Amino acid sequence: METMKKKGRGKATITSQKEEEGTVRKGPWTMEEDFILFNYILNHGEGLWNSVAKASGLKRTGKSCRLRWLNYLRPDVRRGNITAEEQLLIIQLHAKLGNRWSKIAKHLPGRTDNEIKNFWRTKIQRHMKVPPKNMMHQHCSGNSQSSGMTTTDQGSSGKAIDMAESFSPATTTFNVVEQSNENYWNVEDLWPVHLLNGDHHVI
DNA sequence: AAGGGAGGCAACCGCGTAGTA
DNA sequence: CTACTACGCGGTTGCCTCCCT
Repeated sequence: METMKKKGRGKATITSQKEEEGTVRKGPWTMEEDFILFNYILNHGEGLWNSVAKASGLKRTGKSCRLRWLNYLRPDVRRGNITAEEQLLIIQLHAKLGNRWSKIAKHLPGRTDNEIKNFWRTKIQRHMKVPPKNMMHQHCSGNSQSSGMTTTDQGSSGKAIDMAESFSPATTTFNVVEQSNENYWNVEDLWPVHLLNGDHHVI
């Protein structure tokens, strides 16, 4: 079956032959797999992802199932069309929380950490990487306390911090990105409406 | 019209943490 | 207390699409 695709895909390390032998399947999810996972969770609920993976018959890891559900299949996931308000909120929260994407996501109902993370990297970080020249000067001249922004934890486990974080949203000339939602689809487009509205409650 | 590069995004990987035996 | 398991999170990768030349 064709892979559901709208835009890019993950690592395509599909093992077309080995998956027959019960090995773990990787790479993009197919509609069939989505359907199986979706129905399984409708009937059994979230959680116990390893069990989900096994019991549903999917040759996926529990991790993979969880990720797919959270980022894609969940009925309340909103995709695309990040509003100006949301963008502002993301910037403010990022200034406060740093790269705590899941925490930021909690303030944005329907948004996933993955989506916010991608949004930050692709839209916002890019703007920050090309700061105005005078800003660049400011930045390079050692402004460790740059405008009081704390980026609190600096990446929990000492992982690399993007230079972008040193730029204060307040001073960065950041253009709010306008996005059209025309090119996005919701899970409702994929699944029959009656499935979503039918004999289950929103999970 | 074709080719190449950049952008966008789904999905994997590795690590940290919480829960349980 | 220790070991093990499952889950959650952040970083990274790689494919597809779009856009520019």
